[in-house]
Amino acid sequence: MTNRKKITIKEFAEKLGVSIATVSRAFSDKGRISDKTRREIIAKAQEYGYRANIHARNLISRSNNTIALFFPAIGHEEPDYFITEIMLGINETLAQYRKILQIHPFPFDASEQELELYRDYILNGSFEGIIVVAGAIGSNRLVSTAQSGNIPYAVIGHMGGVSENSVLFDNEYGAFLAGKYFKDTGRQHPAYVGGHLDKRKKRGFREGFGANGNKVAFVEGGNSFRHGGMALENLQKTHPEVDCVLCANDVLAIGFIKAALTKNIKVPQEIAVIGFDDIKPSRYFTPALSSVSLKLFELGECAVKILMQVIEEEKPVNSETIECDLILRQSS
Amino acid sequence: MTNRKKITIKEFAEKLGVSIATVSRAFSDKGRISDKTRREIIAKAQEYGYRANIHARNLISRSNNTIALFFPAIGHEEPDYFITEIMLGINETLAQYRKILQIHPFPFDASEQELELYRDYILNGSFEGIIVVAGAIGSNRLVSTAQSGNIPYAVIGHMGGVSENSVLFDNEYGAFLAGKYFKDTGRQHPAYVGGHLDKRKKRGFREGFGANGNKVAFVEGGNSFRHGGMALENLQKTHPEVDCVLCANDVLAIGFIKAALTKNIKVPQEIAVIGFDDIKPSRYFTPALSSVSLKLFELGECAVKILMQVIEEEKPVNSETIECDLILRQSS
DNA sequence: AAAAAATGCGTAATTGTTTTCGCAAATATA
DNA sequence: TATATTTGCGAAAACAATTACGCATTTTTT
Repeated sequence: MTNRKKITIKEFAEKLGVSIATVSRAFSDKGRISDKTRREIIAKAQEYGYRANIHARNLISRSNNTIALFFPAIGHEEPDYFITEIMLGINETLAQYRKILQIHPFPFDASEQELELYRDYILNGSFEGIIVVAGAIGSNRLVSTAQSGNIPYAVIGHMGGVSENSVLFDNEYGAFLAGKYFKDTGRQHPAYVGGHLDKRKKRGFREGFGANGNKVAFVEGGNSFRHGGMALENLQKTHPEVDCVLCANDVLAIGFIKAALTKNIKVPQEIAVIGFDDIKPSRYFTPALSSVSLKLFELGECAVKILMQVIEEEKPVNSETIECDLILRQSS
Repeated sequence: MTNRKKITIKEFAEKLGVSIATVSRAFSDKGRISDKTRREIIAKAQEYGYRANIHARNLISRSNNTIALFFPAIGHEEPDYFITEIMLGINETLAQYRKILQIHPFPFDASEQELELYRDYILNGSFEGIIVVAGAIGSNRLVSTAQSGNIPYAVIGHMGGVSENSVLFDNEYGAFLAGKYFKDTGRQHPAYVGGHLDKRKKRGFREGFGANGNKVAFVEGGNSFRHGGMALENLQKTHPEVDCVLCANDVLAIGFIKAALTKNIKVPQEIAVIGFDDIKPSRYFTPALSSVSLKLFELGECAVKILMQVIEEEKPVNSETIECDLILRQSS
């Protein structure tokens, strides 16, 4: 309704009969200005609907207070609950710093060309800093870009060649706990369902299993419920003897269990299942999912704190590690 | 590593011995420039690492190609899966338009003061347009702000006083289908679990139930698994006869079912449950959740298309309605 | 009361682009 | 060949703010 074009500082200052510098000072706390004029100007600003143009401000401050979150995503199919929960932590923490969050999912197999767009964003100053979730080649390229442009960044997860500014999680130990638990509860034939890129979980699982660790069967699995179902199918064909499974993430585990139940395979009696990440819905499944808990909210929180420190101190900061717990429920 | 300060168009132009206008033209498709010089400049830009400063560009174009998504959120506790899936649709569709997404969750009970910050963002030009999810008072305030500042907006859901630019969903009919199904399958004692703000679902449910519609018991429920469990507790105390329940969203339904199973109440034999929204995980629960499906991805897609049309045509556009289906699985 | 310091505010420079305008050179038309 | 049109590029004016600097006042100190 108020269709009037936005008023600029110049026009506004003229109306008030003061200089634009004075107007600017009224809204900043840097210059020298009397309390009286400041109050008057702020009051008039309400009346005239004057607001400093954000783009002009950004040009001068060379920042738009925006943090970008880049993460590899499966795309269309279904949301990534792992990221979703991390995002909660990121969002709430960023709000404390009065920063704004932009989200940029990119395909696991993003081409150089697709990444070029992001490269451009990062280098042309679109972000004050970026948070990158490790796990795809694209993740590494984005961090390299940030490094080359001297843009503050933080990394979530283990990334080859990056030892600073990261929030790490002790995957290997978490998986170790799962393996040990299976061994201690008398399971004989372990399997691991997950990606082949990250070897840490598999390695930890194997070690937890002790002497029989070398028997761990491996089945490829992705990041969706559907992959979990496919994994069960595969496992039945190739390793029908398996009686316990660690899945690399919870959705995988849930898809796996659902497929098992559909085939009347009893969980945990015939196959015990442990997931990874402990996303919120896991405990509401039946059977409630046992999972290696990652404290995803804290993880996001930590990533933001690291990034803010990088921005403030203008140099890399030490990585931090979030520990894992094994949360036992009904599926194991 | 490349710690050099970013090169400006002026410095870059001087190095090449051309004017800044020519450099600018090399990257735009508006001015007149020979193919030869354009190629040369682009090549040199690679070499010198020149990239146009985004803030200066935004200042001139009066836009930063950024779309903000505002939605009421439960906050810390757990992610809102409803929004998460809508966001998938929004994100993918925005990418086609080369727009960037910012996300802004706000508390259901956000104060005027909290909203003032958003008001400022919206009016100072931080966004090219906004998408607002209805459902809280804050939603309405934000839309009013956009209207008063002549900022393009789109609304997801029914919002009082707003009849244009909206993506609506036929809640009432979806709930009707659920009520009718319960009636047709011989259920006698219906209950509705949900918020008291949106009357549409309850009304549709009641009508679907026909003659016995006036018997629908009402239990307050929020947007989290926990609320679902609490709802079951309440229902048992106040209406122990209830044999079928429509929940206003899926997490509520899942929490409800989990609590029921824990008390050895058989679902669907003793109580049949239908959820709302049909979020992805619902079908993986045991029993698989029956739900009124909302096509959340499409919904997000549609919101973006409406917003883009508003931006392009510079006037309000007609609202669209996404229909609901009743998806029957095991919980009913 | 004179000198020094602090305060308030305006002028103009700065931020890094895009884009209009104008001029010369190159090309097309008569 | 003379005129008209098109093309390529530079100078300078936006875009809308922030801020360094300077100059009167006012206040504080001696």
